[in-house]
Amino acid sequence: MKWTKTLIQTLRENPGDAEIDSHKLLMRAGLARKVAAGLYAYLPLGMRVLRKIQQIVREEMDRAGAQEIVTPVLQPSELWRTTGRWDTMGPNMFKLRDRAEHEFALGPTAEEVFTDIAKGVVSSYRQLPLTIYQMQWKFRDETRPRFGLMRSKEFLMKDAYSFDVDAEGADKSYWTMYHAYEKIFSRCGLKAVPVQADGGDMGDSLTHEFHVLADAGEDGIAWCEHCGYAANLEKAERSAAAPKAAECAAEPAEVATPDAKTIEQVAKFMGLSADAFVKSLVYVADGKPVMVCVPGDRDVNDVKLKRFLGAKSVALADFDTVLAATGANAGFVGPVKPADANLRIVADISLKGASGCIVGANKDGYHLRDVGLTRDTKLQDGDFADLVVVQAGDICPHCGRPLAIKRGIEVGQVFKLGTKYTDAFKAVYKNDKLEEKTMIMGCYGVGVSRTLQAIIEQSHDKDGIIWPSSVAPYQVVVELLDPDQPEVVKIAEDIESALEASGVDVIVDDRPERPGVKFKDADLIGFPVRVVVGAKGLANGGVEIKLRSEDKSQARIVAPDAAVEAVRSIL
RNA sequence: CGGAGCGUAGCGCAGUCUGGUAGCGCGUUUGCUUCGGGAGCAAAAGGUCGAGGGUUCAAAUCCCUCCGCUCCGACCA
Repeated sequence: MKWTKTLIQTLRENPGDAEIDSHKLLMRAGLARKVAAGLYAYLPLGMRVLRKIQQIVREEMDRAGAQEIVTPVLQPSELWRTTGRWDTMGPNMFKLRDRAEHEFALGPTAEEVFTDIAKGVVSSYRQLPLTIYQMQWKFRDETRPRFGLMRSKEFLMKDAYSFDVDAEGADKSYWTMYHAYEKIFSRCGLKAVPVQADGGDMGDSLTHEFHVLADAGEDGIAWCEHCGYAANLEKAERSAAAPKAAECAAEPAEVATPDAKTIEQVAKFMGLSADAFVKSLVYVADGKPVMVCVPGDRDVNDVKLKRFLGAKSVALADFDTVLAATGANAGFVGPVKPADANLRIVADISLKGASGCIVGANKDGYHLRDVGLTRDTKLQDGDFADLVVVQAGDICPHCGRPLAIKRGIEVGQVFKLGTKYTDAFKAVYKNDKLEEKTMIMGCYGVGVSRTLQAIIEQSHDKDGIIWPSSVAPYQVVVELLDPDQPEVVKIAEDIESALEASGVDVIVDDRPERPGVKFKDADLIGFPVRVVVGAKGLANGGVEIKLRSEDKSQARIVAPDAAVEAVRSIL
């Protein structure tokens, strides 16, 4: 392929609205253009990468025994009402009507559609296990799209769904996909790590997310260097340190703390550090207020709280609810004698037996000191649980060493769904005794377009992208430095056709540009291998071969007729 | 959805406070000279200054309304 015949437009400057390196490079290298917030067009170079990633995903899905189908983007509301998700997905789902006023969704995912298909297609245990997948554009009405393809309103996702006769089979399907995902990301040149995640509405279901570790990642991951424990912060657990047992007077005493509402303000006011305080927050769980107490330097983990309370939903209470429950405004509430004597109070496990604490007095402008948490409140042993977000330095629940917190980009997830969807759809099969049994399901997603950008995020330098050969838009760029000299052109074209004949993607930069411009563009776009063909080089012994990932001083000079073999040995 | 900021040529920006009829860099086109790490000179094309309304002799600039975009937060099967 000749550069002058392709649509490649690089930008010398960073686009003003890009924040992270991969987003800037995505635009500068001419891979994609923004159409609107969270909506992108893929230009030829980006399209080539996207197709290569898709191909890898397909090959590994097929190898794992999954079969590709495709289902409509436009999904009828009835399917979503069957599981109740028409309402519970809320505003995240794009909804629309046709001229007959029938309601549809632009598919944000496809559990319902696939379950419905499986129900219609499968009738006997002989047809199971079955794993089917598609590569389809998904739509989510993100409140805040950002970072280019990382979080967009429309994105390409591979979603697979497995159907099994029993838990054992479902388990096997799950791990088959898990291992397929390891291969997919490794073939994409990505270092993606599986981390434990929260099962969300599915209860304690087994699920892993595959993350590319990167500072620009949106998700926090608790990470143990020692034993390999890795968990999404929503899920991450910790071994609680010994409870705080400070000196404590016999009776709690009021302290006036006017205008000091946050822990930081009160701590500063009293000249103490934040961990001397107990932070008390009022939540509403399934409509009822609950007070949650955690150490002053900690944040409540809503997912853990929801699970501990057995609630369907939890959210911070509004100010009126706080006042009614405690008798004070937010900032001065505490677990000692709240206004509502029946208010449920729970506390983080690290506060069990704590004494000498400072808490809000449930009286505006005042805190209480010398509080013994179990002595002075109605907290019982059963009210304590691990309720906080894990921090760096917390104790690993497996090996007892300190945890680190890392950032990750979620590029895939594998999920055991159980029978949530198959129950709703009555998706059953007949076993060998002619009994009707519900299929056990799993779902497995790869964010294909997000993976594209994650690769850039993980593999770039100050000059541009460094594509892994497996997903590069072109594996080789031939820099034709003298396109006006027929004998030089001939050599470049011979190399081009020989490489193409052996199945290598090659582009010849035949633009009448100065060498510096061509080198800068090649580095920016990030072709893995560069072959420089120029009159000066030929006079000095041959063509130059260099890897994008290495310094230019490491370039090799080879005779023109040895170039093809040299390139193939590198790839 | 709360808070902050931005919208001027394909891209990046200045000009707005203090109103006087639009400018710089990159890119693009043409010519000449250059030519192994984003060349130089010369000429040229390209803008209803996000949209609508208002104030004024006069609005990119002041006022109002709307739209779009970005960041922080909330949210994220």
